Amino acid sequence: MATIRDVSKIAGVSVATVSRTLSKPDKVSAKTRKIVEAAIKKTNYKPDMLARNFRTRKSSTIVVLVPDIANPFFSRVIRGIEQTAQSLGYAVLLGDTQGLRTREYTYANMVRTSQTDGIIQLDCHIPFEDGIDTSAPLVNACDCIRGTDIPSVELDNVTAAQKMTEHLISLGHINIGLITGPLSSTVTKDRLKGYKNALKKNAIAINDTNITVGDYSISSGTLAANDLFKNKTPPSAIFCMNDEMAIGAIQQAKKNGLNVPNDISIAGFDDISFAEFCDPPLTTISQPAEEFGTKAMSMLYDVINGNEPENKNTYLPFELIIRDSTGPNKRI
Amino acid sequence: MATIRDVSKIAGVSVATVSRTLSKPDKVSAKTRKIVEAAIKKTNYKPDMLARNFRTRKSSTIVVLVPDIANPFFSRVIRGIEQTAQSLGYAVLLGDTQGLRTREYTYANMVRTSQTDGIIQLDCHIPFEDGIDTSAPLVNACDCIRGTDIPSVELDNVTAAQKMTEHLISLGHINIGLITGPLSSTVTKDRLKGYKNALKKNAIAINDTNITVGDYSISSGTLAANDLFKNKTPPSAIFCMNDEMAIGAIQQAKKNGLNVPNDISIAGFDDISFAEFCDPPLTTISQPAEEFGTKAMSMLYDVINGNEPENKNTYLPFELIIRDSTGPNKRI
DNA sequence: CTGAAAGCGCTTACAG
DNA sequence: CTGAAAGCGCTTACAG
Repeated sequence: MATIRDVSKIAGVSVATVSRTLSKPDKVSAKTRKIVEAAIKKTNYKPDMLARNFRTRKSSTIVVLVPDIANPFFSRVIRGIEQTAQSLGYAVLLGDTQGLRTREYTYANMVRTSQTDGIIQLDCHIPFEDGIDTSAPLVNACDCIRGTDIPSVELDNVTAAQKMTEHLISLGHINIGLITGPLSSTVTKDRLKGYKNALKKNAIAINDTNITVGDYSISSGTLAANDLFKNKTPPSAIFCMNDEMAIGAIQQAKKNGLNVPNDISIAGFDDISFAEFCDPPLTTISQPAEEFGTKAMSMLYDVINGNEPENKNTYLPFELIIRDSTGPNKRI
Repeated sequence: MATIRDVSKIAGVSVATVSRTLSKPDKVSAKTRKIVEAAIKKTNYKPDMLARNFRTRKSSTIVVLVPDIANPFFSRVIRGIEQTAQSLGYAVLLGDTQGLRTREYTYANMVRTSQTDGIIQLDCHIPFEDGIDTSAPLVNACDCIRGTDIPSVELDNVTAAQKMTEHLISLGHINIGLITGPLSSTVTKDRLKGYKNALKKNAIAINDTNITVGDYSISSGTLAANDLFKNKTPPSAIFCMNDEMAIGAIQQAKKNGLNVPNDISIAGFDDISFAEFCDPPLTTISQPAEEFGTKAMSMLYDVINGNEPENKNTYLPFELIIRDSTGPNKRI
């Protein structure tokens, strides 16, 4: 591989001039520029990024901390991150943490060894062992840490869950089951709050046996739904905190001989691409997944460059998508 | 951030000794080592990877070229890559190409600027504008380029598709529709060959109107299925080259008032996590998605280190998964 | 086992 | 507008 030295010799100029031709061409005379460009072409010179990055003290790389890359919602978020990163001149390093703190720490530490210029955290933890590190550019997206001033991009999950619960109430449901995610998650907490808000607002008592805990996997949805069906008075509707669990719950309902939505209404959250193709098509909340990524990346870009992001806490819009998995309560 | 210089001053040794303590501790006396380690702890020194990578001329990073990160099969492959990469000391850069050659070139070029040590290509193109580059460590996985000696890890798609077609034939189907992927893909070509092999073997004429082209998306499955249903004698079974298209085809069948599998059998390929939860659950071919990734990464590791991989062309096992979307031909 | 020194390939004040 | 020079933070022969 040709180096800047080779080019400078062939062009008969200094390495500084070659460097300038590449990075600030307007600081080089047209004549010199042409000579240098010809030499670059001739040698097929490509600047060594390892050297450039080392010299400029930045990696032009960011790392994204994601609990599970194979989750269809997160993979869309990452697609958004990648697109914006690319257009801003950043490469994106994949930090699939499997939800493990140690792996989060490993990846987040890369910012301290200059391997990466910033971090996008998609989970609600501070990714450092020793607490928040104000010198590490960090943006939080999707599931966000509360009570810090880390820039974030998220959904108003309280309102969204409330809207969904109200949708069920408007269909005549009073006895509404809930399948949550892990209770440590901010997203789960907020959606739980929204569910309770809706019940309170409609003077419906909160029944703890109606609330079951899942882990956002399909199989946890079937398990939790089965628990719900065993209640003395089983719910006539179930709100699941994501679509995967709703798919699991629908399967369990069918297995128990229940028709969805005639015997039981089931709703999800996320509007993953399969939601529309479930049987019956799933009522859910759609989230602009890619936009979480694009927005988080452009915020991180600001943070890296020492600019305060415009909206430190950005809320993205959601939409209630009513399909066929929810219907009127016919048990009344 | 503390540098190696700071540590060496505090420890009262040369920077070379600090460096050795970190990389070849057995070449340092126990006594010195302890002093140095104390100084490292005291200063909270972490080696600057940008400097180390520059100096050692390797980035300890690989890039994965993927047509679409949001595809559930690819995202599992990437999970496998990431796991093995991590354990081998490599970081993985995400090259979401959207199937665009220019983006492939951009990412693959990173190996020429030392930004990356190797490439895993999940699509069947040579990722360089100017043809194959023997100096660039490259491994091909999933959809592989033919007629080169690029190390590859793939499925025997011919046999797998043949098995699936034979399964349909064994159920009494003669008039079997096919929904393919883009014809430029090696995977598509191989599965098409397997389909034809099975028909020939059973002395069933190949009917070109039974073969429709999709693009591996759900919506292309609905479209292609609809075309098939318009045939003079519509097929009694449809083999779709992936699960997404099968899901689309099932939806279209239902829309047309057909019962799956009583009126029409529909089969997919991949066994994505939703296949089992379709209505009816999908008959499909399961592939060890993560293993494509782990295997490809360990092969790339060999290539990077100048070792010939053990099996230059690795074939992974598949399994025919019979669920409820395929059944006996009742039109006979 | 340890240190002094060279050097990886760039960029960027600085001087002219 | 251009060049000489310093230096980014490491690693690694080389010599002792």
